[in-house]
Amino acid sequence: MYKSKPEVVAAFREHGLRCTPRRYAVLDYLARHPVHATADEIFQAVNRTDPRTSRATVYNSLHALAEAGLVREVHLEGKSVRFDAIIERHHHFVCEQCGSVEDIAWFDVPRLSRHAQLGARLIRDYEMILRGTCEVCSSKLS
Amino acid sequence: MYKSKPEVVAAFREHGLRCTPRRYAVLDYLARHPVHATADEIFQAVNRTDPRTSRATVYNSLHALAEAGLVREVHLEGKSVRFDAIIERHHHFVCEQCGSVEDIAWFDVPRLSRHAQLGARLIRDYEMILRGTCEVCSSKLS
DNA sequence: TTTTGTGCAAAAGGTTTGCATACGA
DNA sequence: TCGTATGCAAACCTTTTGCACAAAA
Repeated sequence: MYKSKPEVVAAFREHGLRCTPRRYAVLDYLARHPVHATADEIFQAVNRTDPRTSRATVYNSLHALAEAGLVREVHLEGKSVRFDAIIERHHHFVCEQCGSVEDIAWFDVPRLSRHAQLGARLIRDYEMILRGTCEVCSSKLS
Repeated sequence: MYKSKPEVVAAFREHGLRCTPRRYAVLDYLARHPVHATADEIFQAVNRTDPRTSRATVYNSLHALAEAGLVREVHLEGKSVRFDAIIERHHHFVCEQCGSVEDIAWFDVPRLSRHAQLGARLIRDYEMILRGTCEVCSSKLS
């Protein structure tokens, strides 16, 4: 969810991260555009606002944010990694028509739970990937 | 599951694909090594057997096989796409220690089904990604 | 014979790295 | 001030492409 600037600064601190303008811009963009942007989309947006911003810094910021747990990497079809500022547990939906990715509110899979075992494996977490046709695309089809 | 050569040839035919030695080698490698190899790992293996094999052909073969539905792309953490010769529905488990990927036998998520609706979205299919510690790594930890 | 697959090498696209400089705490 | 973030450019790695040649149907 979207956090106020002081909250974000506090979150940075908590994770031993300096709150720099670029990092803030990256996180802010992600929080305000929950569409699972790629690094390049984030770079384009942040660079538009502050043209001095470089690609490398966007990548650095994303890694720092990810390591601090303020942002999540999302690996799905397509060549580039996507990023998500929503770090609470949730599932993902991928539209096979337009490629958009949406968050799906969390629901438990009864058979599983965190810290469950599956065979000799230890489950730390799980998520679902749903694929199909998004609202916009299904309205276009009809 | 592993198919005999005539079965594979038939499967190729069915999808309008010529059965060439490279394609066969790629599919055969994947079927015999169900560890979700990357294109490069497949290239290394196939090239070891037949040193004339090029990277480009491995990529071409993988795309042809994927398009024909004989192979699946698996997108997970890491820079490269992984491939899976098991095309039946199943889930995936990723070991956060060693990065290995294992198939998990299919089970339904009661709340969902193919062709279900979730909001205004049409679900065509779904899968689970489980993350944790694999058998080998958890035995090393204890 | 005709169509399509293959190898090679070069290019592309996304991401990482090295280094000098600028900036936050 | 000190340590680290930043910009730039070059490097890297995976994947794609163009083209001449070879092989499958």
